[in-house]
Amino acid sequence: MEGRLGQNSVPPSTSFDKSKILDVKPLRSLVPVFPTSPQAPPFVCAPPFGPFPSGFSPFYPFSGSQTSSDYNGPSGTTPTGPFPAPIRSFRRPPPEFAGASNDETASSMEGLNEDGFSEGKKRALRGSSSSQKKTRRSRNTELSLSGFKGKGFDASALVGIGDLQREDGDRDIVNCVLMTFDALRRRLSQLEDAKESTTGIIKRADLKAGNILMSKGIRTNTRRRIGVVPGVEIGDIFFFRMELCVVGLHAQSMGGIDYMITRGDFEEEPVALSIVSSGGYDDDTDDSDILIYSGQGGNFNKKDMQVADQKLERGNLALERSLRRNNEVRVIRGLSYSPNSNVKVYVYDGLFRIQESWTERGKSGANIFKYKLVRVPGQPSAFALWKSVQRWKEGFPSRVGLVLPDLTSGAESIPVTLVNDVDDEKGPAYFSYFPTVKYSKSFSLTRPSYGCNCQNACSPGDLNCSCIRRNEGDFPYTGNGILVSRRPMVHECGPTCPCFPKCKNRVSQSGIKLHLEVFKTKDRGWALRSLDPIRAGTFICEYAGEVIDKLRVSETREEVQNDEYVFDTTRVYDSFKWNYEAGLVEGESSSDCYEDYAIQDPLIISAKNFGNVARFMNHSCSPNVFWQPTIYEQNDQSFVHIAFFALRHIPPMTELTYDYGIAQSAQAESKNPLNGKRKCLCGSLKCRGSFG
DNA sequence: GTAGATTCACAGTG
DNA sequence: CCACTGTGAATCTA
Repeated sequence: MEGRLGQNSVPPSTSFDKSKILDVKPLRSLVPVFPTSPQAPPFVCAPPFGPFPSGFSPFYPFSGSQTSSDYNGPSGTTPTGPFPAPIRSFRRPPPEFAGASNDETASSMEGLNEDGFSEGKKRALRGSSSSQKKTRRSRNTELSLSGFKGKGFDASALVGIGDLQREDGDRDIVNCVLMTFDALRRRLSQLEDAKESTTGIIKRADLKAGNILMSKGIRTNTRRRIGVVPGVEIGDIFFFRMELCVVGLHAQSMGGIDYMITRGDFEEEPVALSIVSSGGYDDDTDDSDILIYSGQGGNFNKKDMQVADQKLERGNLALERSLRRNNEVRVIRGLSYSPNSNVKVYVYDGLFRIQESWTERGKSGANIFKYKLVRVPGQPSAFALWKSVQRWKEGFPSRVGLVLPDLTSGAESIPVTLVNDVDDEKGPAYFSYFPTVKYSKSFSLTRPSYGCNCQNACSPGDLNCSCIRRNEGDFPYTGNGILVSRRPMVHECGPTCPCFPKCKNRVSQSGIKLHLEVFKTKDRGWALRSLDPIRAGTFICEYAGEVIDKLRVSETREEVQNDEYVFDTTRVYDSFKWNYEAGLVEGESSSDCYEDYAIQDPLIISAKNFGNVARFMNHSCSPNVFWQPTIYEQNDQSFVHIAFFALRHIPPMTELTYDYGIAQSAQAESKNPLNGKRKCLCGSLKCRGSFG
């Protein structure tokens, strides 16, 4: 805990003058906060999605009542009044796209909880047989809907997707489809990891998962459209091309240009809908509102690296036509980010228009089409935010509001920045940074320890490994350290296991890997966010603090109740679905897909005096993080830790939140409903109003 | 040890 | 049913 700030003029957190620091209690709730920076003025919210002038409606080539004249200029999306807004605060447009079906769309959403998963699946709208068109079955795509086979059951009913939602999505449906995709992908990846390397069957769990969802109708926004895709917001991130397909943002699984044939005045012609800029070319410009995009084609015969002139056909022709028509084109930027530069993330960057096109002679001498795209005014720029964050991570000197470069004073292997660009407060109330959980000596919540016998690293599928056996035979993490499923307990290897410290079954004990940041909010005290994009299932941090002996809980009840920095497994938590749908995996029934997380031993941790970044995570009724008990042996005993994992993909700079649950005492004392509770400011549509 | 190159098995749409 | 579009992960190479 010694300050390592040395030459820095900023004092280490341990030497804060308490008297100068207000005792700020985090109000603990969430509204995403968008940073202001000198480089980028506050975003102007001119929502790509309205409010639309009355009479405005999106252009559909196949609907007779619309004409392309609606798109004759930026006026259709002119902001009605600029105001600073968090980048992710955009709300979907009123579902006027679906015509007069608003009511039905809304009512069918009631069964969805904040994760977009249906709790009452039975009442899901029954799909017609449209999705039952004969699906190609590659030899590897053989799968059975166990339990549903032959009953005429629409698989998409598993996740509550009706016909309407399949054609036109919204935020909840998009989330639901993405969560289903990733849960299935993780499971397939886990199954693949567990196989002998020579008999591998699923080399590409992402493609397989996408294929299953597409063929089962678990997808949305199948209606091809120009412009906004309902439910997808600027700044949303994706980690697989198939994710773009299943939410209808970009229908090509590989191709960079998505287009559709539309009926022009006299003849059919292609119109570009969306492009994925994968960064392979020197598309980069300093101005994040401009993108230079290269056409497709011209590389045949990859082996010899032979190239040919690109032709004005397919995607290139569509872009050319879209230049003339001046229609909006969705732009998805494929970016690779340090330090994991082999992982690519796709960022939805909003609507652009093609301003000009030309041909260029490429390095190899062949002609390449080039298109200049310009951002439709009034939209936030996800890419500009991305570039700012990159500069901050490189230690860009003049970041506004930077209070401390490392709040942990070196206690974590990666610095945690402390930022306040809201007011003058110099930091949160005093506490000692401690990276893990502290059990008191005489603590009873322990078990005798026993590790595995694996040399080197424990390998998935090895049932000789006792650590894996304790996880019901499943290796809890995928090869790149992503949690596969929630479960009552994750058993990790511990210090006495002979396997390497790099063993993949040590994810939650290896400390923080993300560049996290504690920041001041306008109305909810201090909060936590990440500068790095986060994949669903990524370990974020554990809840560090002092464990309160359960035998002493009653005598310290008062104390615990007034402690705002407390984590308590005995609270009442809303259940939610995160694991894969067993019905989508060959040979698995719903009992294989347990989602039980009742914890055996109650655990209460106070981070009031000792804690880590987790103590700054606020509550939300629509959280993006969840907790998962993990256990590993330590000094001949094993202790339960609370590990936090990303519930879904989380874009950079988005506040991290989890569900605090409701204290049982607060529930019982119903005389005063706000007793022990605090007003919730999470701003979610599904906000319960209070928490704690 | 790390960054770049190579290899391999693939899915959706026109 | 073919043509067309690269992708993501693992492995090899410099």
